Amino acid sequence: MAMEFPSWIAPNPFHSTLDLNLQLLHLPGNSSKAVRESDFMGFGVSSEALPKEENRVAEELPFLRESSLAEELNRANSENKKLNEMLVVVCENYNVLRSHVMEILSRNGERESSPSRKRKLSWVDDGRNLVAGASNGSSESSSSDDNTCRNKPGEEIIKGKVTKLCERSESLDAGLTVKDGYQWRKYGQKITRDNPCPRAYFKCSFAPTCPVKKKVQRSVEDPLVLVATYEGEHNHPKSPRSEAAAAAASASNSRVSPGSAPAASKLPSPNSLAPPPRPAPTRAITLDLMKSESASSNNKLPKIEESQKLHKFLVEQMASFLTKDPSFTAALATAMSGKRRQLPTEKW
DNA sequence: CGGGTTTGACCGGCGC
DNA sequence: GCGCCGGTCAAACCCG
Repeated sequence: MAMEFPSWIAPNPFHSTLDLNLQLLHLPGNSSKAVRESDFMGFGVSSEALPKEENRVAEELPFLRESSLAEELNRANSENKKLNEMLVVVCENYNVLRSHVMEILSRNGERESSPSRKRKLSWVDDGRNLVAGASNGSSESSSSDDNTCRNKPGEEIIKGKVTKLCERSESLDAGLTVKDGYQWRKYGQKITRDNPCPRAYFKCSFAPTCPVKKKVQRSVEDPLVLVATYEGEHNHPKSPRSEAAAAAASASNSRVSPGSAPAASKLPSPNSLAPPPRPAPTRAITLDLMKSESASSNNKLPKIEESQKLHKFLVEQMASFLTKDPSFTAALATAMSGKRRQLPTEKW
């Protein structure tokens, strides 16, 4: 059973919980019966389903081991069944939580949408991105682009041929360059009505016939957040040097754990053909797709504090939602106790 | 010298 | 029809 949680919910408590619970299928023989029973509280796992003292003794004696194997197998199957039920519960909780978060986000989006008149509707109509730590603030100045930046940093949603990408720049001096693996030529810059920050217009310069255009503008709410809007599809592979720069920038800045998805994999490229990297260009602007939270911690701007407050609010909502659920708290206790048992130096 | 950037002018869509 | 405004053009400028 494969569970996929959206990566914009961070930190994601379910992954670790489930991983740890699955490790209970291979319970070590030296764990105490009391701990094991408490591990499964709330999920209806009786003490009969858990190894008893005599069984553990039997495991250590070879002539008794064979007779207890079938019993152990049955027990494992029983635990498997319980874990499956637990997964269902967690899935349901996740769905409820997700709908709750979506409701909150949609309410915020409605409140912040620009009342200005509509212009060309052929442009973006529904790019929803979220930047963690700056979740809902980055409305574009153009009313056609006034959808908020609601995905996790670096994640883009393609609808038609229009892609929106939110990135957090290192500083306000970093310019309007978004390293996305392609080579762009700036052909215009304009200060738009609803945003004091100028919007830069780029064309793909790697291939003369490439029709892709890009607009980059800083968010009104969070000036550190760059909102890049891509139009069209590249008809060529990525520029090697730009891609190398993008990879270098994300590698040098990202504080993502090794298990997390690399920032470079969230590039907005419709084409994923990737030539081998070459040295970075001289004017590389370092951007980080994944560390919005850490970046915002260094930011003193009031608007970013608002974003942080919203982010905190969302996290608290999630936390309260989860802590009210006895199934989740029991699962969490299970995970924690299972994790502790894994540590060889600790005595339990 | 070639390629990229800047910036003011121009164009065209849209609302009133 | 007029004015606003986003998008684009292109000449001047900059830089390696």
